[in-house]
Amino acid sequence: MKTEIRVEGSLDVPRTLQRFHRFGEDPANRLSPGVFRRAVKVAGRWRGYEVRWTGSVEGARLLVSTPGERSARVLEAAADEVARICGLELDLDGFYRVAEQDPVLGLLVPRLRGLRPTLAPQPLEMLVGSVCAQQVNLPFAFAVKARLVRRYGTAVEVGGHTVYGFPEAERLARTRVRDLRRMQLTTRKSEYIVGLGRQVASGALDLTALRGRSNEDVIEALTAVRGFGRWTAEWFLARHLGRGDVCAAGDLAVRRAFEHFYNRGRPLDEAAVRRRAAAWGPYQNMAVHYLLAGRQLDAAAA
DNA sequence: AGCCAGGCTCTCG
DNA sequence: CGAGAGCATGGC
Repeated sequence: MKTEIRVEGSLDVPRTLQRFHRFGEDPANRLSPGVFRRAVKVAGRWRGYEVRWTGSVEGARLLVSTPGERSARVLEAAADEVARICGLELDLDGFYRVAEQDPVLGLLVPRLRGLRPTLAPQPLEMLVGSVCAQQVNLPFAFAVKARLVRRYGTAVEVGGHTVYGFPEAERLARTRVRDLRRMQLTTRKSEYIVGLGRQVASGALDLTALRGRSNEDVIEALTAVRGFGRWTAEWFLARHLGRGDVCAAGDLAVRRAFEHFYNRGRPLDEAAVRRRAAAWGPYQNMAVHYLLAGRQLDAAAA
């Protein structure tokens, strides 16, 4: 089955999806030229889907298909994920109006028009990915996560390619620290992931229910879990829940971006970053996304 | 070789 | 409390 999503506002699909292979392969999110493939679990079974796109940045259309699948529910679930992955619900135009008032963003927006923050559609995937990325360089974090996905995820064939359903809480809860260590996770991180898996699997932590809670509640709930601090919670708010009024000010790359663009490369502490970001109100998330992407543009040009 | 990577916990003072 | 060590590995 297939369906089409008509996009309101700008969307540069390749640029938006670039996150999925910038730092290495992600077997749960396969991006090849012109096609994005992923798996979604519906009614207890993983099914693969494909996304293609046509049109321009200002008139993009997304074509979602579930080859060999007859269930409308599956297609609907896939389309729902795609909307999140492409950040379709975010108010890009509102952000652009605010960005015009900012000397840095005002220059970045024309160069990046149509870029949207890709929201991670599944909360567990987001959190486990965050643990992998704690304190290490991102290419290494991607490699570790990819090993985890291949080892504990569910392989699904779609369009002649294999994608993996991300490892589920029950599976992670059953793993042993020494097995996760083989994925080159530290002992600590292995404990964090097993612990998270157990809490989610047992129902002690309901990640889906966090959608309806305030930012503060979400931060409180996540930081109560061993291994999950403010940095993780804020990225969860920004990149899973799509909250606009959030900035992971403690993030090294975020701080570097602020130092580069707003402080002539001189040091800024977390509080200073947080204050500056707060001025953008509901558009902090997108502003930060553009600043990070802006740094990549400059790095690529250098 | 040594230091840094998109942190977090634990232990001290 | 706030600061500081420890974590494990890859890349430069």
